[in-house]
Formats: sequence, C-alpha cells, structure tokens
Amino acid sequence: MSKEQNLESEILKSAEELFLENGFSGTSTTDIAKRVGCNQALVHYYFRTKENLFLQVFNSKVETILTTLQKPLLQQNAEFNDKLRNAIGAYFDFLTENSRLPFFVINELLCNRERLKLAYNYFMQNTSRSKVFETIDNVVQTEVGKGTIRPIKTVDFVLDIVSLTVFNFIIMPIYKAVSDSTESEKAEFINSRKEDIITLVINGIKC
Amino acid sequence: MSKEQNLESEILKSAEELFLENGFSGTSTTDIAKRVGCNQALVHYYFRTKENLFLQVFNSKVETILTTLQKPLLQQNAEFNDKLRNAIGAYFDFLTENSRLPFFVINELLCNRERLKLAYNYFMQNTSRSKVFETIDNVVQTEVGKGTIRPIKTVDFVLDIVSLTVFNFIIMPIYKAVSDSTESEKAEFINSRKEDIITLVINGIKC
DNA sequence: GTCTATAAGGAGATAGAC
DNA sequence: GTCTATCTCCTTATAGAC
Repeated sequence: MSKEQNLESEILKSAEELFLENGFSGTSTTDIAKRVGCNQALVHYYFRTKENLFLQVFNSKVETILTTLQKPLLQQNAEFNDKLRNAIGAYFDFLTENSRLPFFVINELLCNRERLKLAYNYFMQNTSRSKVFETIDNVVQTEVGKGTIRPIKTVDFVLDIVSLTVFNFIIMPIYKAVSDSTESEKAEFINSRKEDIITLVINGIKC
Repeated sequence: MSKEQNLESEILKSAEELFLENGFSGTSTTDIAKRVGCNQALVHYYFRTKENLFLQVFNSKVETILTTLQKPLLQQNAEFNDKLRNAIGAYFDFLTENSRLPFFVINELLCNRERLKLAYNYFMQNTSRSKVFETIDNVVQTEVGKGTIRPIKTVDFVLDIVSLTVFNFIIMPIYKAVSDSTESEKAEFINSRKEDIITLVINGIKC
C-alpha cells in the first residue's frame, strides 16, 4: 500500500499513462523516465526495448476491452432489451473512465502491421479470449430464434453497438476543443448520446 | 495532360499519398522526395516547412469531407427515407474510395491541439463551411415537424450516421489483417454493413 | 530551380563506473 | 540497481555551389 512501489512497476505505470496520452511514437523513453523521476537508461535496463514495454501495456488493454465487451450481455434472467440497455450503459461508463483507450488501441494497430499480427496471434492463442465473439453470438442468435429481435448477423449487432458507443469518445477531444464546453456540459452531452443510442438500437433491431 | 506536371504539384501529390498512408509523423520529407524522385531539399524549397505542406493537404481534405456530408441530404423531391438511403449509400461509396481519410483527419486533429484550433478557425472563417450543420438541421427538423421521424436532435442524427458509417472504414485494415479476406469478400462485407445500417437507422428513427 | 553537404537536435540503446 | 556518458541513426531545415 505504500506509494513507493518498485521501480519496474513505476516505469510500467508511467509508460501506460504516457502511451495512452500521446501514443507510442509520441512518447520517448526519456519522457517516461522523467515522469518516474529516474534516468532514461533505467527504462531500458528493466524492459530492454521501448517496444517490449509498449507490448505489456497494449496487451493488457486489449484484454480489458474484450472482458468489458462481453460481460454485460452475459447476465442471466433479464429481458433482452434490458440487457441491451444495461450493456450500452456499461460501455458508456467504461469509456467515460477510459476515454482514450479505443483510439489508442485502434491507432497502434493501424500504425504497425507487425503489431497487428502479433496482437491477433496473442489473441487467438487464448481460448477464452478468442471465444468472446462466439459467446455473444450465442446470446444474440437465441433472441433472433425467439423472435425478440429481427434477424441480424451477430457481427452487425456488435459493430453497430461498438460504432455508436466508441465513436463518441474518439471524437470527444475534438468536440471539447470546438465547443469549449465545461466538464458538466460534456457529461450531459455523453448522457444524451447514450439515451439516443439506446433508443436507436432497440427500435432499430426490433422485429 | 502530360504525366510531367511541375515539381511543386508532384510534391504535393506525393505528400498527400504518404500523409494519408502513414500520417504526419510517419512521413519524412525524405520519403516524399524519394517518391517524387527528387532530393529532400526541394521539398523545403517549395514549401519551406513540412507543416506548411501538411496543412495544404489537410485543409483540402476537410473541405472535401464537409461537402460530401451535406450533399446527399440536400436533394429535392425525394421521400425522406429515400434521401436517407441515398445519403448512407453515398457515404459508403465516398468512404470506399477514400477509406483512410476519416482516420487520417481524426488522428491528426487528436495528435496536435494547435492544429485542432487552427482547423477550427479556418473552418469558422468560411460561412458556407460553417453552415453545413445549419443546413442539415433544417432538413432534419422539418421532418420531425411533419412527423415523418421521431423527435431527434440533429446532432444525434448526424453522429449516429457518421459513427455507423465511418467506424467500419476506420477498422477495415484491422478486419482485413485478421480475416485475411480477398478484395471481393471485403466489398461484400462493406455492402452487407451498408444494408444493415440503413435498416437500423430507418427503423431506429421512425415514429 | 536543382543539387550536395551539413548543421542542429532528438531518438533508442548500450558501456562502464559506482 | 542506478548513474553518466556516449554511440549511432534519423529527422528537419538551411547554406551555398551550379
């Protein structure tokens, strides 16, 4: 519980903050050292390369996203529309707390094709991770079978919801800069978006 | 019509290609010179700084996007649902031809706050550009008034559609790398997404 | 206008003293 | 483990010859 952790974990923590703020190419190992309060050589001593350090941050973030994505859809004993409402609400809450995460992951995947393949392989090696889609597919197609919702491919279902939720947070810094809005106006905007999206999706996929 | 344009426009053209492929920070003036077939000093001779060259590319791209956004909604003499169908179709067509454009613009705006403010001022100085939203607002709220569609804020209407269309193209390189799909499978995927999104939006905003 | 050469600075990574 | 010093490479930008 002491503030002083070992240096290795302090470096990892500072690196995580900086990579999320400024991306891989926008963060130097000198920046990381400066935030930790040590010298640049130590960053390389513990992690050898900047890429190693980055991958530890990146992979843990992808894992968090995958867990968050499926969790609210798996709750039992709820009407599908309530599940959906809860899921979209949960995504909004998660993204409010981790607003730079989607852009970070997408950006780093797009900027480096080798990284994209590495991430894909890492993802596929783990059964529970790679079954995220299968799990959601199960839930959605059960509802289609019951006639609760119109026939829809699970990939469309997922992409519709992810697009509608994530995109707001990707462009949030632009919205903030353009509208010069306060934190509470921002929160109001996000909340209003959430309600509209819930309405759009529920009406958009009903039979 | 000859292939040989003047060097200045060749540099601009190559810079545009490279900035779109690899972003501002991923493109060096040496890369640009190499593609043109001249030396790096000439890039600076014509544009002085890399930033100047970038801004010419960037501003023209933002202009293209704004024009494309409003155009299909302004056609007269059409049922609103048909307008909507056409608009989403037109956005998909535009994005198919310019698939890296959304990520490029968002990325560069997010990576540089000064650039964001510059772009915003540039945007606001021009009346027709800054009235894009007003124009769309007019169209949408007229339909709300007539009861064709449910009460919806224009900002929600725009963001719903932009999110649903743009996001597919942002993540397309990831989809391609992960699914190892051919060009025709990719086209089929995009087309299937288009149809689903049209259905989702039309049902999602009807009264 | 076009070239070569180079200045000036920042990056990642390592060597070696303590 | 932690530090300073340094190597090597790459970047933007400019000086100056032709």
